Amino acid sequence: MRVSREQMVENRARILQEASRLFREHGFAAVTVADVMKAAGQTHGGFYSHFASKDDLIAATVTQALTGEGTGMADLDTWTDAYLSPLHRDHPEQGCPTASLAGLMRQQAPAAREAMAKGLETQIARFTAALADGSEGDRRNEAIGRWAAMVGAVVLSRSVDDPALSDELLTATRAWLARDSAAARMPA
Amino acid sequence: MRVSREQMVENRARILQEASRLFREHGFAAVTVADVMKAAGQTHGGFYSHFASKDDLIAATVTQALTGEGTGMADLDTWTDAYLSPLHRDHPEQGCPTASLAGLMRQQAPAAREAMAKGLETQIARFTAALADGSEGDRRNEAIGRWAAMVGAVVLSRSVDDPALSDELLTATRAWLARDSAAARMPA
DNA sequence: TGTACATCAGTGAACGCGCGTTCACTGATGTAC
DNA sequence: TGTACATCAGTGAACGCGCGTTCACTGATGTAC
Repeated sequence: MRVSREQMVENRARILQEASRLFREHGFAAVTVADVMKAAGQTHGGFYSHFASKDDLIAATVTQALTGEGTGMADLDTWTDAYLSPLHRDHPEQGCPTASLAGLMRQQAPAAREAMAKGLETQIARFTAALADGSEGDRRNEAIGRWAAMVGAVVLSRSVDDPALSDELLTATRAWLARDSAAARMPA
Repeated sequence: MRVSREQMVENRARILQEASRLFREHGFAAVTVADVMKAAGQTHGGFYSHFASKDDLIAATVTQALTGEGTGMADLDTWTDAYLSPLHRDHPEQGCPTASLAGLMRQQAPAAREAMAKGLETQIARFTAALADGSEGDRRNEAIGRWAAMVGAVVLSRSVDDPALSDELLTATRAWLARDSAAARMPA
Protein backbone atom coordinates (compact mmCIF):
# COMPACT_ATOMS: atom_id res chain seq x y z
CA MET A 1 0.00 0.00 0.00
CA ARG A 2 0.98 3.60 -0.51
CA VAL A 3 3.22 5.21 2.15
CA SER A 4 3.82 8.83 3.08
CA ARG A 5 6.35 10.92 1.22
CA GLU A 6 8.64 11.07 4.25
CA GLN A 7 8.40 7.30 4.62
CA MET A 8 9.31 6.87 0.98
CA VAL A 9 12.39 9.07 1.30
CA GLU A 10 13.38 7.07 4.36
CA ASN A 11 12.83 3.79 2.51
CA ARG A 12 14.99 4.90 -0.40
CA ALA A 13 17.77 5.91 1.98
CA ARG A 14 17.50 2.52 3.68
CA ILE A 15 17.82 0.72 0.35
CA LEU A 16 20.94 2.73 -0.54
CA GLN A 17 22.43 2.08 2.87
CA GLU A 18 21.89 -1.66 2.74
CA ALA A 19 23.08 -1.81 -0.88
CA SER A 20 26.26 0.01 0.08
CA ARG A 21 26.90 -2.45 2.88
CA LEU A 22 26.11 -5.55 0.82
CA PHE A 23 28.02 -4.41 -2.29
CA ARG A 24 31.11 -3.64 -0.22
CA GLU A 25 30.91 -7.03 1.42
CA HIS A 26 30.06 -9.26 -1.54
CA GLY A 27 30.59 -7.19 -4.70
CA PHE A 28 27.96 -6.11 -7.19
CA ALA A 29 27.40 -9.40 -9.00
CA ALA A 30 26.86 -11.59 -5.94
CA VAL A 31 24.20 -9.33 -4.42
CA THR A 32 20.72 -9.60 -5.92
CA VAL A 33 18.02 -6.95 -6.02
CA ALA A 34 15.97 -9.23 -3.76
CA ASP A 35 18.87 -9.40 -1.25
CA VAL A 36 19.03 -5.63 -1.03
CA MET A 37 15.27 -5.21 -0.65
CA LYS A 38 15.07 -7.92 1.98
CA ALA A 39 17.86 -6.24 3.96
CA ALA A 40 15.95 -2.99 3.65
CA GLY A 41 12.81 -4.67 4.99
CA GLN A 42 10.82 -4.72 1.76
CA THR A 43 9.82 -7.07 -1.04
CA HIS A 44 11.73 -7.04 -4.29
CA GLY A 45 8.91 -5.79 -6.51
CA GLY A 46 8.94 -2.38 -4.89
CA PHE A 47 12.52 -1.80 -5.94
CA TYR A 48 11.45 -0.25 -9.24
CA SER A 49 9.54 2.51 -7.50
CA HIS A 50 12.94 3.81 -6.39
CA PHE A 51 15.43 2.86 -9.10
CA ALA A 52 15.19 2.23 -12.83
CA SER A 53 17.42 -0.85 -12.74
CA LYS A 54 20.13 -2.62 -10.76
CA ASP A 55 22.73 -0.62 -12.71
CA ASP A 56 20.98 2.56 -11.61
CA LEU A 57 21.19 1.42 -7.99
CA ILE A 58 24.89 0.66 -8.39
CA ALA A 59 25.57 4.14 -9.77
CA ALA A 60 23.56 5.76 -6.97
CA THR A 61 25.34 3.66 -4.35
CA VAL A 62 28.80 4.54 -5.66
CA THR A 63 27.88 8.23 -5.73
CA GLN A 64 26.62 8.18 -2.18
CA ALA A 65 29.40 6.00 -0.79
CA LEU A 66 32.30 7.92 -2.33
CA THR A 67 31.04 11.47 -2.22
CA GLY A 68 29.28 11.33 1.17
CA GLU A 69 30.48 12.92 4.38
CA GLY A 70 34.25 13.16 4.81
CA THR A 71 36.16 10.31 6.38
CA GLY A 72 37.77 12.83 8.70
CA MET A 73 41.51 12.37 8.27
CA ALA A 74 42.34 14.67 11.17
CA ASP A 75 45.75 13.18 11.76
CA LEU A 76 47.26 11.68 8.63
CA ASP A 77 49.42 9.05 10.35
CA THR A 78 46.60 7.86 12.60
CA TRP A 79 44.26 7.64 9.66
CA THR A 80 46.86 5.76 7.59
CA ASP A 81 47.38 3.23 10.39
CA ALA A 82 43.64 2.70 10.80
CA TYR A 83 43.24 2.25 7.05
CA LEU A 84 46.00 -0.36 6.96
CA SER A 85 44.71 -2.24 10.01
CA PRO A 86 43.40 -5.83 10.17
CA LEU A 87 40.13 -4.38 11.50
CA HIS A 88 39.60 -2.44 8.30
CA ARG A 89 40.69 -5.35 6.14
CA ASP A 90 38.28 -7.69 7.90
CA HIS A 91 35.25 -5.39 7.67
CA PRO A 92 34.88 -4.20 4.11
CA GLU A 93 31.16 -3.78 4.66
CA GLN A 94 31.89 -0.87 7.00
CA GLY A 95 35.13 0.22 5.38
CA CYS A 96 36.38 2.38 2.56
CA PRO A 97 34.22 1.85 -0.56
CA THR A 98 37.18 2.55 -2.83
CA ALA A 99 39.09 -0.41 -1.43
CA SER A 100 36.18 -2.81 -1.86
CA LEU A 101 34.70 -1.51 -5.13
CA ALA A 102 37.52 -0.03 -7.26
CA GLY A 103 38.53 -3.46 -8.54
CA LEU A 104 34.98 -4.10 -9.71
CA MET A 105 34.41 -0.85 -11.57
CA ARG A 106 35.96 -1.92 -14.88
CA GLN A 107 32.92 -3.99 -15.81
CA GLN A 108 30.35 -1.44 -14.62
CA ALA A 109 28.10 0.87 -16.65
CA PRO A 110 29.34 4.39 -17.54
CA ALA A 111 27.18 6.13 -14.91
CA ALA A 112 28.81 4.14 -12.11
CA ARG A 113 32.30 4.79 -13.51
CA GLU A 114 31.60 8.52 -13.67
CA ALA A 115 30.50 8.44 -10.04
CA MET A 116 33.74 6.63 -9.22
CA ALA A 117 35.78 9.35 -10.97
CA LYS A 118 34.01 12.11 -9.01
CA GLY A 119 34.50 10.25 -5.75
CA LEU A 120 38.19 9.65 -6.41
CA GLU A 121 38.72 13.30 -7.30
CA THR A 122 37.12 14.30 -3.99
CA GLN A 123 39.29 11.90 -2.03
CA ILE A 124 42.49 13.04 -3.72
CA ALA A 125 41.65 16.67 -3.03
CA ARG A 126 41.05 15.89 0.66
CA PHE A 127 44.25 13.90 0.90
CA THR A 128 46.26 16.65 -0.81
CA ALA A 129 44.87 19.22 1.62
CA ALA A 130 45.93 17.05 4.56
CA LEU A 131 49.57 17.03 3.44
CA ALA A 132 51.75 19.70 4.94
CA ASP A 133 54.91 20.29 2.93
CA GLY A 134 55.91 20.84 -0.65
CA SER A 135 54.47 22.60 -3.66
CA GLU A 136 50.84 22.07 -4.64
CA GLY A 137 51.95 19.71 -7.42
CA ASP A 138 54.25 17.68 -5.20
CA ARG A 139 51.57 17.32 -2.53
CA ARG A 140 49.03 16.15 -5.06
CA ASN A 141 51.46 13.60 -6.47
CA GLU A 142 52.24 12.39 -2.98
CA ALA A 143 48.55 12.16 -2.13
CA ILE A 144 47.92 10.03 -5.22
CA GLY A 145 50.94 7.81 -4.66
CA ARG A 146 50.15 7.21 -1.02
CA TRP A 147 46.46 6.67 -1.75
CA ALA A 148 47.34 4.12 -4.45
CA ALA A 149 49.63 2.28 -2.02
CA MET A 150 46.98 2.21 0.71
CA VAL A 151 44.18 1.04 -1.57
CA GLY A 152 46.48 -1.49 -3.23
CA ALA A 153 47.65 -2.90 0.09
CA VAL A 154 44.11 -3.39 1.38
CA VAL A 155 42.95 -4.93 -1.92
CA LEU A 156 45.90 -7.35 -1.92
CA SER A 157 45.54 -8.20 1.76
CA ARG A 158 41.89 -9.08 1.14
CA SER A 159 42.66 -11.18 -1.91
CA VAL A 160 44.50 -13.96 -0.06
CA ASP A 161 43.51 -16.46 2.61
CA ASP A 162 46.98 -16.83 4.13
CA PRO A 163 46.73 -14.77 7.36
CA ALA A 164 50.48 -14.24 7.78
CA LEU A 165 50.93 -12.93 4.25
CA SER A 166 47.80 -10.81 4.55
CA ASP A 167 49.05 -9.21 7.78
CA GLU A 168 52.49 -8.65 6.32
CA LEU A 169 51.06 -6.80 3.32
CA LEU A 170 49.51 -4.30 5.73
CA THR A 171 52.40 -3.90 8.17
CA ALA A 172 55.03 -3.72 5.44
CA THR A 173 53.11 -1.03 3.57
CA ARG A 174 52.61 0.85 6.83
CA ALA A 175 56.32 0.64 7.63
CA TRP A 176 57.33 1.66 4.14
CA LEU A 177 54.96 4.65 4.09
CA ALA A 178 56.18 5.75 7.54
CA ARG A 179 59.81 5.55 6.49
CA ASP A 180 59.01 7.64 3.46
CA SER A 181 57.20 10.30 5.53
CA ALA A 182 60.11 10.48 7.93
CA ALA A 183 62.52 10.96 5.03
CA ALA A 184 60.27 13.60 3.47
CA ARG A 185 60.20 15.53 6.72
CA MET A 186 64.00 15.71 6.89
CA PRO A 187 65.31 19.05 5.68
CA ALA A 188 66.87 18.70 2.22
CA MET B 1 35.20 -37.76 -31.19
CA ARG B 2 38.20 -38.86 -29.20
CA VAL B 3 41.47 -36.98 -29.81
CA SER B 4 45.09 -37.97 -29.20
CA ARG B 5 46.70 -37.46 -25.82
CA GLU B 6 48.97 -34.74 -27.19
CA GLN B 7 45.98 -32.98 -28.73
CA MET B 8 44.15 -33.12 -25.42
CA VAL B 9 47.06 -31.55 -23.54
CA GLU B 10 47.19 -28.85 -26.19
CA ASN B 11 43.45 -28.27 -25.92
CA ARG B 12 43.62 -27.90 -22.17
CA ALA B 13 46.45 -25.39 -22.48
CA ARG B 14 44.42 -23.46 -25.02
CA ILE B 15 41.41 -23.33 -22.68
CA LEU B 16 43.59 -22.01 -19.86
CA GLN B 17 45.18 -19.43 -22.13
CA GLU B 18 41.86 -18.10 -23.41
CA ALA B 19 40.36 -18.16 -19.92
CA SER B 20 43.29 -16.13 -18.63
CA ARG B 21 42.83 -13.56 -21.37
CA LEU B 22 39.03 -13.33 -20.98
CA PHE B 23 39.07 -13.25 -17.18
CA ARG B 24 41.64 -10.46 -17.14
CA GLU B 25 39.58 -8.49 -19.63
CA HIS B 26 36.06 -8.99 -18.26
CA GLY B 27 36.39 -10.51 -14.80
CA PHE B 28 35.29 -13.96 -13.67
CA ALA B 29 31.55 -13.39 -13.46
CA ALA B 30 31.05 -11.84 -16.90
CA VAL B 31 32.83 -14.66 -18.73
CA THR B 32 30.82 -17.85 -19.26
CA VAL B 33 32.14 -21.37 -19.67
CA ALA B 34 30.70 -21.25 -23.20
CA ASP B 35 32.65 -18.05 -23.93
CA VAL B 36 35.91 -19.68 -22.89
CA MET B 37 35.28 -22.86 -24.88
CA LYS B 38 34.26 -20.91 -27.96
CA ALA B 39 37.46 -18.82 -27.75
CA ALA B 40 39.39 -22.08 -27.41
CA GLY B 41 37.69 -23.43 -30.54
CA GLN B 42 35.51 -26.03 -28.85
CA THR B 43 31.91 -26.56 -27.75
CA HIS B 44 30.95 -25.98 -24.13
CA GLY B 45 30.04 -29.58 -23.30
CA GLY B 46 33.65 -30.71 -23.58
CA PHE B 47 34.71 -28.36 -20.83
CA TYR B 48 34.06 -30.97 -18.16
CA SER B 49 36.59 -33.37 -19.66
CA HIS B 50 39.22 -30.87 -18.54
CA PHE B 51 37.89 -29.18 -15.41
CA ALA B 52 35.50 -30.18 -12.63
CA SER B 53 33.71 -26.85 -12.59
CA LYS B 54 34.03 -23.17 -13.45
CA ASP B 55 35.54 -22.58 -10.00
CA ASP B 56 38.12 -25.23 -10.78
CA LEU B 57 39.01 -23.41 -14.00
CA ILE B 58 39.33 -20.12 -12.12
CA ALA B 59 41.73 -21.66 -9.61
CA ALA B 60 43.78 -23.26 -12.39
CA THR B 61 43.87 -19.99 -14.31
CA VAL B 62 45.03 -17.97 -11.30
CA THR B 63 47.74 -20.52 -10.56
CA GLN B 64 49.02 -20.44 -14.11
CA ALA B 65 48.74 -16.68 -14.57
CA LEU B 66 50.46 -15.71 -11.33
CA THR B 67 53.04 -18.44 -10.94
CA GLY B 68 54.02 -18.77 -14.62
CA GLU B 69 57.26 -17.57 -16.21
CA GLY B 70 58.77 -14.47 -14.66
CA THR B 71 57.78 -11.05 -15.90
CA GLY B 72 61.46 -10.26 -16.30
CA MET B 73 62.04 -7.11 -14.26
CA ALA B 74 65.56 -6.64 -15.53
CA ASP B 75 65.69 -2.93 -14.82
CA LEU B 76 63.41 -1.91 -11.98
CA ASP B 77 62.75 1.65 -13.15
CA THR B 78 62.00 0.60 -16.72
CA TRP B 79 59.68 -2.10 -15.48
CA THR B 80 57.91 0.31 -13.11
CA ASP B 81 57.36 2.81 -15.92
CA ALA B 82 55.99 0.12 -18.22
CA TYR B 83 53.70 -1.12 -15.48
CA LEU B 84 52.34 2.37 -14.86
CA SER B 85 51.88 3.14 -18.56
CA PRO B 86 48.61 3.85 -20.42
CA LEU B 87 49.43 0.89 -22.64
CA HIS B 88 49.33 -1.47 -19.67
CA ARG B 89 46.23 0.17 -18.26
CA ASP B 90 44.42 -0.14 -21.58
CA HIS B 91 45.27 -3.80 -22.15
CA PRO B 92 44.41 -5.78 -19.03
CA GLU B 93 43.88 -8.87 -21.17
CA GLN B 94 47.63 -8.97 -21.87
CA GLY B 95 48.71 -7.32 -18.64
CA CYS B 96 49.52 -8.21 -15.06
CA PRO B 97 46.92 -10.65 -13.69
CA THR B 98 47.32 -9.24 -10.18
CA ALA B 99 46.15 -5.83 -11.32
CA SER B 100 43.09 -7.19 -13.10
CA LEU B 101 42.11 -10.01 -10.73
CA ALA B 102 43.16 -9.08 -7.17
CA GLY B 103 40.05 -6.96 -6.67
CA LEU B 104 37.86 -9.92 -7.61
CA MET B 105 39.46 -12.53 -5.36
CA ARG B 106 37.46 -11.74 -2.23
CA GLN B 107 34.39 -13.53 -3.57
CA GLN B 108 36.27 -16.51 -5.00
CA ALA B 109 36.49 -20.07 -3.72
CA PRO B 110 39.33 -21.04 -1.33
CA ALA B 111 41.37 -22.85 -4.00
CA ALA B 112 41.59 -19.70 -6.11
CA ARG B 113 42.51 -17.58 -3.09
CA GLU B 114 45.26 -20.00 -2.16
CA ALA B 115 46.62 -19.77 -5.69
CA MET B 116 46.55 -15.99 -5.35
CA ALA B 117 48.53 -16.16 -2.11
CA LYS B 118 51.20 -18.33 -3.73
CA GLY B 119 51.39 -16.05 -6.74
CA LEU B 120 51.71 -12.93 -4.60
CA GLU B 121 54.43 -14.53 -2.50
CA THR B 122 56.38 -15.33 -5.69
CA GLN B 123 56.01 -11.78 -6.99
CA ILE B 124 57.10 -10.23 -3.71
CA ALA B 125 60.17 -12.47 -3.58
CA ARG B 126 61.14 -11.48 -7.13
CA PHE B 127 60.60 -7.81 -6.41
CA THR B 128 62.64 -8.01 -3.20
CA ALA B 129 65.50 -9.65 -5.08
CA ALA B 130 65.45 -6.84 -7.64
CA LEU B 131 66.01 -4.18 -4.97
CA ALA B 132 69.61 -3.24 -4.34
CA ASP B 133 70.07 -1.54 -0.99
CA GLY B 134 69.10 -2.07 2.60
CA SER B 135 68.63 -5.01 4.90
CA GLU B 136 66.62 -8.04 3.83
CA GLY B 137 63.68 -6.82 5.92
CA ASP B 138 63.79 -3.27 4.57
CA ARG B 139 63.98 -4.49 1.01
CA ARG B 140 61.02 -6.78 1.49
CA ASN B 141 58.99 -3.96 3.05
CA GLU B 142 59.91 -1.68 0.20
CA ALA B 143 59.01 -4.34 -2.36
CA ILE B 144 55.58 -4.77 -0.77
CA GLY B 145 54.96 -1.04 -0.44
CA ARG B 146 55.98 -0.31 -4.01
CA TRP B 147 54.06 -3.29 -5.34
CA ALA B 148 50.93 -2.15 -3.48
CA ALA B 149 51.28 1.34 -4.93
CA MET B 150 51.74 0.03 -8.47
CA VAL B 151 48.84 -2.39 -8.30
CA GLY B 152 46.66 0.22 -6.59
CA ALA B 153 47.45 2.87 -9.18
CA VAL B 154 46.59 0.59 -12.09
CA VAL B 155 43.38 -0.61 -10.42
CA LEU B 156 42.30 2.97 -9.73
CA SER B 157 43.27 4.21 -13.19
CA ARG B 158 41.12 1.46 -14.72
CA SER B 159 38.16 2.19 -12.46
CA VAL B 160 37.34 5.60 -13.93
CA ASP B 161 36.26 6.80 -17.37
CA ASP B 162 37.75 10.29 -17.06
CA PRO B 163 40.93 10.07 -19.20
CA ALA B 164 42.72 13.02 -17.58
CA LEU B 165 42.23 11.68 -14.06
CA SER B 166 43.17 8.17 -15.18
CA ASP B 167 46.40 9.41 -16.76
CA GLU B 168 47.21 11.52 -13.73
CA LEU B 169 46.84 8.55 -11.38
CA LEU B 170 49.58 6.80 -13.36
CA THR B 171 51.97 9.72 -13.85
CA ALA B 172 51.61 10.96 -10.27
CA THR B 173 52.32 7.52 -8.84
CA ARG B 174 55.30 7.18 -11.20
CA ALA B 175 56.64 10.56 -10.13
CA TRP B 176 56.09 9.83 -6.45
CA LEU B 177 57.80 6.43 -6.64
CA ALA B 178 60.74 7.94 -8.56
CA ARG B 179 61.17 10.70 -5.96
CA ASP B 180 61.19 8.09 -3.26
CA SER B 181 63.82 5.96 -5.05
CA ALA B 182 66.01 9.01 -5.58
CA ALA B 183 65.77 9.88 -1.88
CA ALA B 184 66.51 6.29 -0.89
CA ARG B 185 69.63 6.28 -3.05
CA MET B 186 71.03 9.37 -1.30
CA PRO B 187 73.61 8.46 1.33
CA ALA B 188 72.18 8.88 4.81
C1' DT C 1 -12.96 20.62 8.90
C1' DG C 2 -15.06 16.83 6.41
C1' DT C 3 -15.99 13.80 2.34
C1' DA C 4 -15.09 11.45 -2.27
C1' DC C 5 -11.90 10.19 -5.28
C1' DA C 6 -7.46 9.67 -7.62
C1' DT C 7 -2.81 8.41 -6.91
C1' DC C 8 0.88 5.45 -6.39
C1' DA C 9 4.45 2.85 -2.92
C1' DG C 10 4.61 -1.51 -1.88
C1' DT C 11 3.18 -6.76 -2.52
C1' DG C 12 4.04 -11.19 -4.33
C1' DA C 13 3.27 -14.16 -8.28
C1' DA C 14 4.90 -14.74 -12.84
C1' DC C 15 7.88 -14.25 -17.00
C1' DG C 16 11.90 -14.74 -19.84
C1' DC C 17 16.46 -15.37 -20.24
C1' DG C 18 21.13 -16.95 -19.55
C1' DC C 19 24.02 -19.62 -17.10
C1' DG C 20 26.50 -23.93 -15.15
C1' DT C 21 26.02 -28.50 -15.61
C1' DT C 22 24.40 -33.12 -17.44
C1' DC C 23 23.77 -36.60 -20.82
C1' DA C 24 23.19 -39.72 -24.86
C1' DC C 25 25.80 -40.03 -28.65
C1' DT C 26 29.90 -40.18 -32.10
C1' DG C 27 33.95 -41.76 -33.99
C1' DA C 28 39.01 -41.48 -33.70
C1' DT C 29 42.46 -43.27 -30.50
C1' DG C 30 44.67 -46.67 -27.84
C1' DT C 31 45.19 -51.47 -26.58
C1' DA C 32 44.93 -56.52 -26.43
C1' DC C 33 45.75 -60.38 -29.02
C1' DT D 1 52.23 -55.84 -38.62
C1' DG D 2 47.29 -56.45 -38.66
C1' DT D 3 42.58 -56.91 -36.63
C1' DA D 4 38.74 -56.38 -33.10
C1' DC D 5 37.23 -54.05 -29.47
C1' DA D 6 37.08 -50.84 -25.56
C1' DT D 7 37.83 -46.20 -24.30
C1' DC D 8 36.82 -41.56 -23.88
C1' DA D 9 37.47 -36.34 -25.79
C1' DG D 10 34.45 -33.74 -27.91
C1' DT D 11 29.42 -32.58 -29.64
C1' DG D 12 25.17 -30.28 -29.10
C1' DA D 13 20.58 -30.68 -27.12
C1' DA D 14 18.42 -30.43 -22.77
C1' DC D 15 17.73 -29.47 -17.75
C1' DG D 16 17.21 -26.80 -13.62
C1' DC D 17 17.89 -22.87 -11.30
C1' DG D 18 18.34 -18.05 -10.11
C1' DC D 19 18.22 -13.67 -11.54
C1' DG D 20 16.38 -8.95 -13.23
C1' DT D 21 12.25 -7.26 -14.45
C1' DT D 22 7.09 -6.91 -15.14
C1' DC D 23 2.42 -6.75 -13.71
C1' DA D 24 -2.27 -6.93 -11.61
C1' DC D 25 -3.53 -5.81 -7.33
C1' DT D 26 -4.07 -3.41 -2.56
C1' DG D 27 -5.04 0.12 0.48
C1' DA D 28 -3.12 4.21 2.77
C1' DT D 29 -1.95 8.88 1.28
C1' DG D 30 -2.74 13.17 -0.85
C1' DT D 31 -5.89 16.30 -3.09
C1' DA D 32 -10.04 18.61 -4.85
C1' DC D 33 -14.20 20.41 -3.47
